[in-house]
Amino acid sequence: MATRPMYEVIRADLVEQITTGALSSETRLPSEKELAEQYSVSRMTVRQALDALERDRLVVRRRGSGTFVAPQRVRSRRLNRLGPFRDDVAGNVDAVTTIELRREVLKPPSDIAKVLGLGASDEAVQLVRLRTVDDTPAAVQDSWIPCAVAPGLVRSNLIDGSLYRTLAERCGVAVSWADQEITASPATKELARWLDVRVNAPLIEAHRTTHDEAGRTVEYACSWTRPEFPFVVRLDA
Amino acid sequence: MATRPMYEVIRADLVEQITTGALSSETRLPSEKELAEQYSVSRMTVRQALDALERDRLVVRRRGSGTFVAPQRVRSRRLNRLGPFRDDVAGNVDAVTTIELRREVLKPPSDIAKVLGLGASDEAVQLVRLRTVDDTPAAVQDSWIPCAVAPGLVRSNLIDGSLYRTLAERCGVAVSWADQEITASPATKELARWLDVRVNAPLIEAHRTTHDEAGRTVEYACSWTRPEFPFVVRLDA
DNA sequence: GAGTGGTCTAGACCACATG
DNA sequence: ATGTGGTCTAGACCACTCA
Repeated sequence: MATRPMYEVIRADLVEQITTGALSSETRLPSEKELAEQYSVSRMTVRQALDALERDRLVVRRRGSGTFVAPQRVRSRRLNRLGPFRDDVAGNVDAVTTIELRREVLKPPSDIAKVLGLGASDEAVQLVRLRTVDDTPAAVQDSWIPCAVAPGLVRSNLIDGSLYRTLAERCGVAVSWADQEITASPATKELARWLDVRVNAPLIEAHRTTHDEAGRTVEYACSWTRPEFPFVVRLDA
Repeated sequence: MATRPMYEVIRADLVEQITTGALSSETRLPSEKELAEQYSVSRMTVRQALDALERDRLVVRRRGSGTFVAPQRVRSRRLNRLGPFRDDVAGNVDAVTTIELRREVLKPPSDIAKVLGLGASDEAVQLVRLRTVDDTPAAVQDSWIPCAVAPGLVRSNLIDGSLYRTLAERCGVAVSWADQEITASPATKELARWLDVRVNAPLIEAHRTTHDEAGRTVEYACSWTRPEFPFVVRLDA
């Protein structure tokens, strides 16, 4: 049986009530004690669910007072997510396409080899893609994946254009998190042609190091994104 | 007495052991049961500490196997932090200075008023600062803070050039988190002069909405940063 | 003073990894 | 078979908020 932990069930239940508006902004949730009774679990289990909601900013806890649904403008899908390119684009878009510009196996330049933790003779797959959103070219992504991580990748068709889905479903590699450096750079002649902008037009340049659950580096990627498609991140104190 | 919770004590203790190398990369930590005995607490308390370390990627847990110190390259100070500008700059720099370009009270433009949740007649403090790092101009920050949030701000000298420290220590406002949109834009003539770059040179443009613990919006800020000072963020699956 | 969330206990059973 | 982390219990005391 696909028995999820109770705190996940409670969490999902509360998320639904909040997003559908059954529990509206600023209203108080039942107390932890009451929720424990409602779901027939102990209070510690309820707290596991509420901890997750608090981390996602769906609720605000006030000691001595209660747990409240966060203000409307403050709630949103979880941010800082590593996911399919489609999810990186702010707002809802349906028409995301992928054009593969290049895929081959080669020895990466030494700086990239170092980031990937590869020896001098280890090879990697280079995958360059152009992503478009609603027929507008949005980003060029240049990814390097060690062959040792995903041996079959160079021969796999990308599922839905998504590298991460392909790694997960065809190569058994689950990407888990990444560090990303974001800066700005002028479009080169080549990028300008792909992205349909003028040479030297400002682009969002990002360098990403992607890891699996154990901390192994599974990808290094550079991307250049048109400024109409900003990156959204959440920061904590 | 400044009695911190035990899980904070344990967490700080383990962080120290990891960062000093007393517990080196890839080594196994004592099991949760052993840690509970060492610190004379229950296992649930140990788990609260380990949960935090796992969130910060300092350790990796493997069910059935143990909890391990994360690989070296994967550890770093916590990212996605909202903090003094000094902390936003990658690497260690000492010489951060602040030049105040403008500070005044006025009715914000309607789009900013909307973000701040202000009515048509509510006023805000506009604060424009130039930040330099090691004598290099690094960023221009244009912040708007509702007068209702920080009535005394317009007359307060900034503590150490830091708006957030000033809000905390002089106005009793603790900023807690922010959403930030990051894109790229060409330097205007004015920005080019302040940041010592050519007109139309690419800059990192960010729009930040800052909140306190209760979710109240306490600041809206736009910033333009030279590309030598990239933003670093961490993403999760 | 009554109710809330924050911390903590001393157990328990389970799924999973390893020898 | 043993030990690990994942989940959960049924309590407890505390600090805090609010009526």
